Amino acid sequence: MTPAQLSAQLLAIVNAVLERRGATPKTPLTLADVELERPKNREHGDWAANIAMKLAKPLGLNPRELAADFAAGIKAIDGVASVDVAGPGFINIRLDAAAAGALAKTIVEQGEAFGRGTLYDGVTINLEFVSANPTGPIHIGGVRWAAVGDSLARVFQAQGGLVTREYYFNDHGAQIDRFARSLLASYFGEPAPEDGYAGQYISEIKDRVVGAYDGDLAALSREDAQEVFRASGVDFMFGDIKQSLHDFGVDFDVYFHENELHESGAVGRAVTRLRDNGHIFENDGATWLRTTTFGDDKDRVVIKSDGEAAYISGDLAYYLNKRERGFERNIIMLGADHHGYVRRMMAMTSAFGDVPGVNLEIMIGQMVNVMRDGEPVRMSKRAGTVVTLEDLVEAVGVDAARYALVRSSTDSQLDIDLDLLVRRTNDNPVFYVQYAHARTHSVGSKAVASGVDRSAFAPEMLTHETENNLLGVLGEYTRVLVQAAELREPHRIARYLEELAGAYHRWYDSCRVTPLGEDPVTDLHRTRLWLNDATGQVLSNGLGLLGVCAPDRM
RNA sequence: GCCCCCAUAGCUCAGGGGAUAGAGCACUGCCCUCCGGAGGCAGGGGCGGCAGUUCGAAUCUGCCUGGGGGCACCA
Repeated sequence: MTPAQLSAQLLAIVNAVLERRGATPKTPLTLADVELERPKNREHGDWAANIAMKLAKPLGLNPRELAADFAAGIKAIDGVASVDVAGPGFINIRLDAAAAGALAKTIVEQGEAFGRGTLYDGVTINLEFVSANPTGPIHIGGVRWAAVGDSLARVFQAQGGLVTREYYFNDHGAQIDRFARSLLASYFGEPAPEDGYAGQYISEIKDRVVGAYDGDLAALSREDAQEVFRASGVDFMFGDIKQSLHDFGVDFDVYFHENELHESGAVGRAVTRLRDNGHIFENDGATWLRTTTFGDDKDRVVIKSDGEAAYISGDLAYYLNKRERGFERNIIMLGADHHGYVRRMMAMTSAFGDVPGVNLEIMIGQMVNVMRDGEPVRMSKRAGTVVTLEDLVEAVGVDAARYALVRSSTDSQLDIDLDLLVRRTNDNPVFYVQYAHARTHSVGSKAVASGVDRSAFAPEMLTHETENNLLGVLGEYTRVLVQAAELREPHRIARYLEELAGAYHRWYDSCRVTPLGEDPVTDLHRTRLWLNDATGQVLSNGLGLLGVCAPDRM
């Protein structure tokens, strides 16, 4: 029995008891209200319900009495071994081994599909992340969003979401000009411009541009040469970025060019739409969007008094474009240095008549500090001291890098010590989880070689303490995925997998799948093989959502 | 001045109101007669401060302190 099935039955019992008592909650109870939790202290049972305590106060009832009423109903559920009321009104439920163990077979039978849900069934989701300017190699700060964003996309897909991974390619701004001038300066052997970029990569890109140009660069005017460096340099840089992201396991469905918005007249259409909605006004020769109507600190200039489009106009047009492409939910992942955008973007959403937080959602993630021997590494594109995605992957490998970046909340700043990761790879818990998976595979093959197979399944025999615990952890997987999706927090999956790996290792330590010596193969061994394989399946499914390999051997 | 994020073990971080606050790494001591010791067991050590809400607060609210980031007709 899965916790979800138990919850559903609990809900029916609670409703029946309340009706009998003539007590009606203000709003009908849902499955979420009767969600079970796994007690930290396993002596409290397999699952605990706090619904009696939640309901007692608003209904003016005694929590323990209420709990006792619920408990009587729960006792009658098939597969429940015992029910106790404890403390202020906890209902502690213990399943019998057969009901708990049945989960192992469910998991094996569902295989890769186990854990999937329907939270976002058929919902079109546009997930925009990374979107680094092609003025240099992608640095480690952007890599955090690559790892988290890609994982989140997988998590949404596992909930039925129709996800598009999108990269907003800013090829319109002044930064691109600075990039071009930096290349040009390198070509002429001049120092990098004051506001430009330096570093080895500039010289390398310059060489590639020169090599690819089938004409005489030297014969061009400085302006024309700069244009060659701009167009060709951006192409090379962008190609490099795509490649390194691909090598990192992240592939985007759409690379959207900002230029397209300006050249297609999309900006004008967006402004017209907003004007029709009554949110545009003119002042000091500029065109403004009245974002203060929707809670922004100040109104925003959309078209500058010189007639040029302000930066936000691209965002307006881009948002409208996404909506016109049919995306119901648009999520943008940005770094903490962009949090100031959130209010104006939400105001803009409202101005279009959409719902902020639903049609547009902006996730702000905190910065990654790269440390070296305990000291922060100062990164500057200008100085060329950037720690890149390639550097990170080269140092620790894709799996360790992705795992390290995805295992903590994006609300927290993250310190990554490169030397630590290189020196002691065990520092990264990814190996703990991967090792557990490799072990399930090894144990499984060894068992099969010894004549153990899955021809019998006797879950009532899974009575060992560590088996009960392992089954309990396996039972949480589905809910963890829903939480990760709802909260946009894939790190929960990583933490869960670490817990599962621990539960597995402890089980392995005390329960054999393969008979000892000349002992005969029994149904207990066969049943344990199901449990072993179920664990391997969940570890594999979970790692897959993080974009990390689940190796059969290490 | 205003806005966002953070403060939990020696270090890096989990803990979306619940019972005795966890993991990895580091440290100490145990466990190899057979399924992978990249493992298991045991131990030390922690919620920045003050109020409030609640039967119950690491979690919610306010204030304070400390750290990071941001507040353009720049992009």
